[in-house]
Amino acid sequence: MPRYNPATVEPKWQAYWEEHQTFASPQMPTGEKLYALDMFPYPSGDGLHVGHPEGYTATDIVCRAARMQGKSVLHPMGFDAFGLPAEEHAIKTGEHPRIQTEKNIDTFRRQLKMLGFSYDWSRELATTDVEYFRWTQWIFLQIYDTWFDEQQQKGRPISELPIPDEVADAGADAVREYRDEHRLAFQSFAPVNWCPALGTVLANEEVIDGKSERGGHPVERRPLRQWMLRITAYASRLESDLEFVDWPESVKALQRNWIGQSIGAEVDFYLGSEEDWSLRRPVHKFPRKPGDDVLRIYTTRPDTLFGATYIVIAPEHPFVERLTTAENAAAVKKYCGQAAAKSDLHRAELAKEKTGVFTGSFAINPANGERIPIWIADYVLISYGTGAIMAVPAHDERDFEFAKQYEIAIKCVVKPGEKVSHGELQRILAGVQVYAAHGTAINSGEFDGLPTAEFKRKITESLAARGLAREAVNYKLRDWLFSRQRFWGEPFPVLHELDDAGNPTGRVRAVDEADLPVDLPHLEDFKPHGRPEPPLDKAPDEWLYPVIDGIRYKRETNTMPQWAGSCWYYLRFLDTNNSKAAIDPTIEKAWMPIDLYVGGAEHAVLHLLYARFWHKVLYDRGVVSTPEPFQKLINQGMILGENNEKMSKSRGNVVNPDSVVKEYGADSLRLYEMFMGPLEATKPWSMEGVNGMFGFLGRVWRMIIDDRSESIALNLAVCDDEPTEEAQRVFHKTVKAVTEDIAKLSFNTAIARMMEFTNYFTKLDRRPRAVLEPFVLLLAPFAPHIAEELWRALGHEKTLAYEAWPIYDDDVLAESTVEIPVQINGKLRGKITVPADADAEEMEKIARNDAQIAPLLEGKQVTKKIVVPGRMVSFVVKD
RNA sequence: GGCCGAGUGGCGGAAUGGCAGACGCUCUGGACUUAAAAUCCAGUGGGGGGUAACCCCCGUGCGGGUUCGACUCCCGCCUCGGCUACCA
Repeated sequence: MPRYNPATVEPKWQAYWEEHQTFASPQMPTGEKLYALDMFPYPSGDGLHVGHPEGYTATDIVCRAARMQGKSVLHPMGFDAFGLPAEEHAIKTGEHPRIQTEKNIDTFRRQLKMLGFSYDWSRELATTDVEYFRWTQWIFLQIYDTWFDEQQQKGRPISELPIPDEVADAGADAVREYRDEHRLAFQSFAPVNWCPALGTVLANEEVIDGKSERGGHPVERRPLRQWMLRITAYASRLESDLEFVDWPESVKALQRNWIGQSIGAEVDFYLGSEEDWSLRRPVHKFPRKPGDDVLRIYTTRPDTLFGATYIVIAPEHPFVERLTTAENAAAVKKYCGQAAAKSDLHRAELAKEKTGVFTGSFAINPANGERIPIWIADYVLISYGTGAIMAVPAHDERDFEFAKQYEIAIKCVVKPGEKVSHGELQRILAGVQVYAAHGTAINSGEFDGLPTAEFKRKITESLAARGLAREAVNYKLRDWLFSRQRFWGEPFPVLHELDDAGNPTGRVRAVDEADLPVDLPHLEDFKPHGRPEPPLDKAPDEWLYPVIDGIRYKRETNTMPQWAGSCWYYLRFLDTNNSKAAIDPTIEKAWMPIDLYVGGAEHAVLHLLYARFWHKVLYDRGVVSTPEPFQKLINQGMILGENNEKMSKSRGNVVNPDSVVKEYGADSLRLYEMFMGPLEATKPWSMEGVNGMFGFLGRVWRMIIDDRSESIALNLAVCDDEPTEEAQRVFHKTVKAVTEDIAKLSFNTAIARMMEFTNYFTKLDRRPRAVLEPFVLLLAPFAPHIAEELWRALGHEKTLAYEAWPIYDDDVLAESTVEIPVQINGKLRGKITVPADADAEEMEKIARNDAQIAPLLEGKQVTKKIVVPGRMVSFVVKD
C-alpha cells in the first residue's frame, strides 16, 4: 500500500520538528557559525507566491547541510509588516491596520511552515511589534545623536561636536541650532504629493502622470517639514567598503552607480564689474562658502573652461532673484513658477526639449576673463553640485541642445583623437556637432595641445593657486527623506517644544530612552483629516501634547518609512527577546556578519544601501562590531509564468504555492524550484516540471520502500551487501558532487547528480544499505520530509537533521582506465582507452596504434602533437 | 541614452579552453493490464550512408579573430530581459 504520499508524510514531520524544537539555534555559536538570512517578506494579502520559496529553499538547503556538517546555524524569519495596503484597508473599513497585518502574517507563517523550512521560529519578529520598533526608535535616537566628522570620516556623539567660538558667543540657542544642523537626523522642508480631493499626501508610486492613482485627482507639490537622514555623509565609505564584501559585481555596480561619485572642480565665476577682481583672491584663498560676488559652479571637465559660453543656474538657486534684471523679471518669475509645479519625474518626462530663460546678468570666466550670460534652466538640478554649471555646448550634449535652442555661441576647445572621421572632425571643429569624449586642447590659450586628463589637473591646480577653484567630489546620492505622512509606521521619538500660545519654538527634544517605545495612539477612525499634515494630527491630546518639567510639547506626527524596520532586523534576530538593549554586544560579535544573504534584485540598491548606512552609524557608535553587515549576497532570479511573462494577477499566470503543495507536496515544490536552473537566473514556471520532480521522489521512495506492502516496509532489494566497486564509485561521486554543488549554490546540478544515483541503484536488485542511508542524508536538505520518512523506515529513531554529512574519498572515485578523445587537425577522430595514470608518451603510443586513428595518420607528417595526460591527444598533420 | 544580464534540441537547462546537449520535461515505441492510470524498459539536435556493430557531414544569435582545439577567450554587431534616467 504505502505509495509516496506527501500529504501524510509532510505534516507528520513538520509536527515532529515543531514538537522537538529541532531547529532552535543556540544563543551563542559553538565552533564554526553560519548566519544565513532570507530577505524577510512584506506580508501582503495575497499570501506567498512561488517566487518567495526560491530563495528560502536555497538558504534552507545551505543551513540543513551546514547543521549536518557540525556548524552552529542561525536561520530566522520575520515580517516587514508596516506598509500602505493595511492602512488603505483601515481607511476603507475602519478596522485597525494591525488586525489586517496580523491576519496576513498568520497566512504567511502557515505557508512557510507548510514548506518545511528549518527556521528557528522562536526568533520570529515583525517590524510592527511594539517591542521591535521600540528599538527602531532607539536606533533613530542614536542617529539623531550623531554628527559626521569629515576629518576622521566617522560618526561621533553630538556632544563631541566642536563649537566654533562665534557660535558659542552667540548663546545657547545658537549652539543648539548649530548642533541640530550637524546631526545625521535633521529637519528640512521637502515637497510632498498633496492631493486635495483625497485629503491626503500620496507616495510617489501612488501618483501617475501628476494624478492620483486612485480616482485620478490632481496632485500638487507642497513643501512640508520632514525628517532627513544624512546618508550623504557616508557616501564615500558606502562606496569604498563595497570592495570588502562578497557580492555579485552587478549589484556592486548598481550601488556605485547610485552613489554616483564624480571627481571634478568647483570654480568661482565673478559677478561684479571690477576689471581685475581675481587679483584679490590669492590673499583670501578659495573661500569655504562662496560670497555674494561670485557664482560657484561644479564641473567634471575643467579642461573645457575656455569653451564655456554661458552659465546655467537651477530655477531654485538662491541667486535667481538677485541676478534677474528688471526687464527679465516677469519671464523669470513665470519660468520658475512652472518649474516648481513639475515633479522631478514630470520634469524628466518633458525633458525632450530644453527650456530656460535669460536672467539679464553676466559672469566672468576666470580662465579667460570673458563675460558670459547667466541663464536659468530646469535641466540643472539644485540638489546636485552647486546648483549651477558652466555650459560648454561644444562638449556636452545637454548644453549643446540648449545652445542650439537659444542660439548661444558654441566654441570647440577639444580636438578629437583619431577615432573620428574627417567629416565629423570638421563638424566638431566648426561647433555644429557635439563631442563629449577626451581629446587634445585647442583654443585654450597657454594650455593648447594638452591631453584632456592632464589639462584637467593643470588648470585645476592653476586656478586653485589663484584661489579661484578647488578639486571637488560630488555624489548623485541624496540625503534620505525619512518621514512619511502616514499612520501605519513607527512614530518618531521626538517632541517639539511649544510656547505659551501653543506655537512650536523650534526646539526639539528627543524622547528619553526610558520612555520608549512611543506607541501609536488610538484613533477613532483612519479617514484622512483633509490637511497635508500627517494623520497622527488626529491623535487624542493626551498622546499628542505631553508635558514634561512644566513644558508643553507636541509629538512628532510624521512616521518612519517602511525601510526603517528592515534596516536592522538582521541584528534583532540574534537577540530577539532582549528587553534591555537592541542587542547584546557579545552575541552580536559571535554571530555577525551575515554569511549568506539571499533576496530579490529589487532590493539591490535601496534596502541594502539604507541598511549598510544604519549599520555604519551603529558601527561608529560602538553598537556593532563589523563595518559591513552582509558578507555574501545572492540575488535569486525572477520566476516567470508558464507563458514566459512576469507573473501577475492581470496576466492570469500566477502560481499559488498552496495548490502546488496540495497536489505534489512541499518536497516536490522545493526540489522543482531548485532544479529549474541556476538560482540567479530568470526562468519560467512549468507544472510538468513539478510533476517530474514528484516522479523523481516517487522513484527514490520505491528504491527504498516496498510500495506494494500494506505497511511501511523496505524494498526487498535493500540489503546489507558490501557495495561493489562500481557501486562505491557511483556513491562517492554523488557525495562529492552534491557536497561541492551545495557549497557553490549550484542546486540544479546537485539534484541531477542525485537523479543519476537513483537511476543507477534502481536498476540493481541488490541495493546496499551502506550507500542508501547516506544518500538519504544527501537528499535531506533538498527534500527534508521524504528524507526523514525514509530515514525512519531504514530503522532510525531520531531526526536526521544532525546526522553527520556523508564524506567521500577521491581514491575510491579514481577509475583505473579512462576514455580519452583523439583529435586530428582539431577534429574528433576517435577515442582511446588508457590507464588513468598513463603519461604523455604512453598515451601517444596508444593513440597512434588505435585502429581508428592509425589509418588517418598513415602517409602523413605529424607537424605538432599535444598530449594532455588524463585529458586528450591531438595531432596536427599535413600530407 | 546609460549600466547590468542573457541568447545552446520541441521546452527548462549541463559543459566556462579539451568527447556539445549531463539531468529533467515532452514526445514515440515496447512490457505489465480485460482496459486505463500508475510503473518499468528503450529511443528522442538536424541531415546523409550502411544488412549490421557502426560511420560521415552540419550544428551553441550573427560577422571576424586568437588557438592544435572555442558554447567557453578577444574585437565588431543583432535580438531579448532587468534596472536606471538631464547628476554637469
